[in-house]
Amino acid sequence: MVRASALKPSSKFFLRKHRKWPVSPYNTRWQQIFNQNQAFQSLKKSLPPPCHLLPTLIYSFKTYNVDPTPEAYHFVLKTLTKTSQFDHIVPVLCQLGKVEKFDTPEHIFSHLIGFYGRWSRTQDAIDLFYRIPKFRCVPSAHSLNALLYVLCGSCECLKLVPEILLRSHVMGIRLEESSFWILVNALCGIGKVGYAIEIMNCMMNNGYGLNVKICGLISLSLCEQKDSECVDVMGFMGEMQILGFCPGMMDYSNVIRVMVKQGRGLDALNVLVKMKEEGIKPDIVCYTMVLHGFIAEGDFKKADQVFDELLVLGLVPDVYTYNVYINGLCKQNKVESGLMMITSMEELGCKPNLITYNILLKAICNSGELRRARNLMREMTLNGVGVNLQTYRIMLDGLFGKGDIEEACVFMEEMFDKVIVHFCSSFDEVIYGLCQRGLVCKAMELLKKMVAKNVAPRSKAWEALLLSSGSEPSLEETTWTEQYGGMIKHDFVSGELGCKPNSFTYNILSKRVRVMLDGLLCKGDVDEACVIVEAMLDKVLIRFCSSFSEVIYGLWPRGLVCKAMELLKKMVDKNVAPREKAREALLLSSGSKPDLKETTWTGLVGPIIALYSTNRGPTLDTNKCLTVVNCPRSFNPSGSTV
DNA sequence: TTAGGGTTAG
Repeated sequence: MVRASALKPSSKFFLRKHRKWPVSPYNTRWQQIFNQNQAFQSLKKSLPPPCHLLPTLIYSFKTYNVDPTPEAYHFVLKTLTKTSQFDHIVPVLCQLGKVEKFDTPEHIFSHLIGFYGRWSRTQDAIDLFYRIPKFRCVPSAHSLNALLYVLCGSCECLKLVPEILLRSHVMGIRLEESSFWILVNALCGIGKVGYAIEIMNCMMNNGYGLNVKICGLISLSLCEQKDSECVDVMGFMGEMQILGFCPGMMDYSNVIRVMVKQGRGLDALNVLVKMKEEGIKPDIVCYTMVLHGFIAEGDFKKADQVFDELLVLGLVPDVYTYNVYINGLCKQNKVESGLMMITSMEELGCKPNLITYNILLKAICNSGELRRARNLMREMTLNGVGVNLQTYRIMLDGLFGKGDIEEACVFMEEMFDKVIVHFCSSFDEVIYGLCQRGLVCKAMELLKKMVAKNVAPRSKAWEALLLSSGSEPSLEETTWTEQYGGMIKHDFVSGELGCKPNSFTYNILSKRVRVMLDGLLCKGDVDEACVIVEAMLDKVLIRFCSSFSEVIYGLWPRGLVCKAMELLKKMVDKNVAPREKAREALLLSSGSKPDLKETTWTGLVGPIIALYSTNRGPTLDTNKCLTVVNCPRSFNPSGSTV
């Protein structure tokens, strides 16, 4: 927009009067900037689809009679990257490189390189980096860093880094500290600490001073390396110290943590010594870690020394320290001393926490003093320390361990009400224990409560129930079918509880069914066997069950072809897939039955194959079936299947 | 983000 007053003759006269050379108001710098802003605003407002972004950019600026700005190009490219329009980026870059005259700001390329990296278009990122000078831009460490970030994202791309570094040197790019940081970080991340050290040396050879952050990272990575010896880390730190590195509290505590984790308590203790030599007073965290290390190793004498030392140094133990120490006492069966520590802690103003109580509860349970454990649990609640699943688990394991299964059941029910738990191995132990004692009904009752509370029993509980059900004389076969059918449907198949049946469970199930059905078949009670299979088909939502195939397999030799066919059809109706054994038995034995006429045979086999082809296509071994169909006379009843 | 880093057990 141009104001009307600017066009008035009087203005021209004013300019003519006061300036040596008249300047058109349209050609002033501010006017140009103003117009460019207007054009940019118009581009932003128009919000064209991605394919029209570039034409709109050109049109908007042409309308205002100005050249497009780098910002406008950046806006277009950002819009395209936000919507991942790879194809439309190319013409924009082409226009930017070949038509425009301005020096393109480097950040546009850094942004694009990062974008390509996020979409795993590494080659595009590299190509763009090399093409930067063509856009009248002098690349620096900024765009190089963007590319390095992309390449350091994967081990595969990391291999390309040396070449990129060489070429960027030719391009006149000087590596900055930030570039070295990216490289060291990536190398440490993949455990190539040796290379990271080389990079750091290279950095210093390039005239950069020692970087404290990089030193800290390398020492931490050295600690985390597998099979790393303490001398490596401490040796590295020593060398770096000569070069001016002053390891801080965090550097040392990282070293201590890793050493403790690796079971190197004495080495960790030596780090404390070194810290003190260097005038750094290790804090309570460092001491707690070392204390923990010795206790975990069972070196209680050293642990006591460490505890005394920290007190002498004037450090104040906190709840972490006390917990570690109390755990040490409990490991030495000094439960009384542990309990006394709780009183001492309170006197010293350090409140015991959930972990303190859990440690002591476990020790008390292990010593079989369940009543005392109950009292302590009550006490912790009174002291405002809430219990957690672990607390209950300790108690439950304690009760179970003591053989007090009745009490364990009561406790378990209490758990259902008080803590949110989706599964707990201790529950399975209790159910398993009940089954072992022949208390299958009790186990079932508990299991039903678990399911009602949305707690999923694990396979151990299911297996225990399934296995022991047969030995329970009070449970009739039909009851068994109903109960387990329901259970499996509810839990395993529905997947509501996230618990899926495993092959073992199915095996038990089918074995049970098979035993039951075989018994019935032996007795000649075929009708009853079929009733059970049909009941299973109704109650259990399963995809396949080998025992069904066993029934079909068992029906054929008895000449009960029609019955088998009928059952098979029901299975297919219920979407239960017969296994290969049933299919083969069906096809093969039908041919061998002398009482079956060829016509009957063909009449039966035909529909079977049709049935499977349509319903169970992928599981049907069509070739095998067709061989049988085509060569019924060559079938040898005493031989193996075709 | 004026802490970080450290404690039971599975």
